[in-house]
Amino acid sequence: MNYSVAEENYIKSVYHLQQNADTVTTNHLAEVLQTQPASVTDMLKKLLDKKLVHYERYKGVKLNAAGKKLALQIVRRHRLWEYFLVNTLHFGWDEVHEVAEQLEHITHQKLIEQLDQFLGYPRFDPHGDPIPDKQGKLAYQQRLPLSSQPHHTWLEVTAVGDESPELLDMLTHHHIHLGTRIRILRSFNFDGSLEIAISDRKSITISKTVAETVLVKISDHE
Amino acid sequence: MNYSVAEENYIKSVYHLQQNADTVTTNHLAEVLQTQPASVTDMLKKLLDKKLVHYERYKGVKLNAAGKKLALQIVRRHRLWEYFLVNTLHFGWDEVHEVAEQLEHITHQKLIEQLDQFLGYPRFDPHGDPIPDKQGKLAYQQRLPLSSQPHHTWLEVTAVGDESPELLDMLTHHHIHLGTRIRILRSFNFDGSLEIAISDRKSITISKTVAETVLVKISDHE
DNA sequence: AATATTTTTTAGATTTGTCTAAAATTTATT
DNA sequence: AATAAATTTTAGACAAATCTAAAAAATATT
Repeated sequence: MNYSVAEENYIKSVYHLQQNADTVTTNHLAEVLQTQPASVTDMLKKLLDKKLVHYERYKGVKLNAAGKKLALQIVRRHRLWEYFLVNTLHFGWDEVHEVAEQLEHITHQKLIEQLDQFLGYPRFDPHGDPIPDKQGKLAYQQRLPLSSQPHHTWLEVTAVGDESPELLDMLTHHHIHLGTRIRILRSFNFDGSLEIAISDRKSITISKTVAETVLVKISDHE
Repeated sequence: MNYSVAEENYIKSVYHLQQNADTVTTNHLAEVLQTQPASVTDMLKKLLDKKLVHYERYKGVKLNAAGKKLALQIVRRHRLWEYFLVNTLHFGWDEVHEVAEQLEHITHQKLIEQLDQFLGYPRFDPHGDPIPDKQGKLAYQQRLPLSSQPHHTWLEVTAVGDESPELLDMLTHHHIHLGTRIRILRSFNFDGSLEIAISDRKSITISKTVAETVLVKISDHE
């Protein structure tokens, strides 16, 4: 049960694409993997041979149980490294993806377990995405677009829907990060902007685009 | 200037073999890299093309300046990760080589620099081998075989010439580790065993083989 | 339903790093 | 110095992962 970097990258991409669509198409995979459709077909045959996917020609792919299990292990490694890079090595969240893409392919049982322990068994990565535990189990928490939440209710930032430096820059400037408590004061019909209050700071206005990218949960305590 | 894992492994092996012999032979490389001599020849041609080595057919290889620089970067990464694994993730020194072999090929400038900083810019790895700094510079310290040191002089363990679990097990049992202060009390001509005193512990006897593997410096203060 | 368009697959080639078997060269031995 | 032995290289092949161009199948359009 040892897979190449290429195989792992395909499995991971199928996993992520599956979140939005039931079955994943050849073209879609080719696009996210930055490769040619013909190459995707070749690899899908290989993954079928290795019994990681359901695949019939012209009918798209889907992970089977083994594929899902593998995908969760890869995602686990990726997100643990992201957490490490941000919290231990003080990277910005926008700098970690590329490195984590490399680190995630190092398959050494003890390395990942010790890393997990060292980090204190974190359940969410720096973008608010859940880190699968050793068994592949994902912690759940609400991740609702701030843009469509009720007004005057206390909300808490749980995740971001984008990992770009530009978003990080903007949110940092507004003192918004994971865990920040927010209340919507009013919205503007003109462009969908929101006026919001952040904990004990003075209120600010954010664009509709930002509000759609910031994901929140209904805050427990008032 | 981006090299494959295979290329890096060859460069690293040439570097290590160069320490003992001036030029490195095809067969010797094949042996340490667990591959066929013919494969080595193929790769040496490639490394020559990439201007990392001096190589003439039938005459052995040698790193040139660029090759040495690259080798030191790889060794730096390897030893920093070993330090991390032992000191941060609490691996035994005998468990780290294999993992570090994988981690060393992740080439991300900032990752290595931040890791170095996080670790406190260590100058020696868990086996006492020097960690090249960012410029590739190696710290020097004596590493003399305990077996051939003067008696009654205070010595300090600086390195080990072997990374096996068996040696680690033995040294741990005797409370010998990097930094341990030792004085030779007497030697036995029968088999070259040594009676030694370790700091304030009661004296013990170690075999000639162990004494040859433990490397020391003359201790500064009495 | 027939045709056009898009998507996907097949066929055949390429690159990297490896292999085996045979040939070339160097080194050691008589 | 000639021959034997060891080392190293060349020639040709192979597996993994990719590519391009053409063919096949599915989907959309008239």
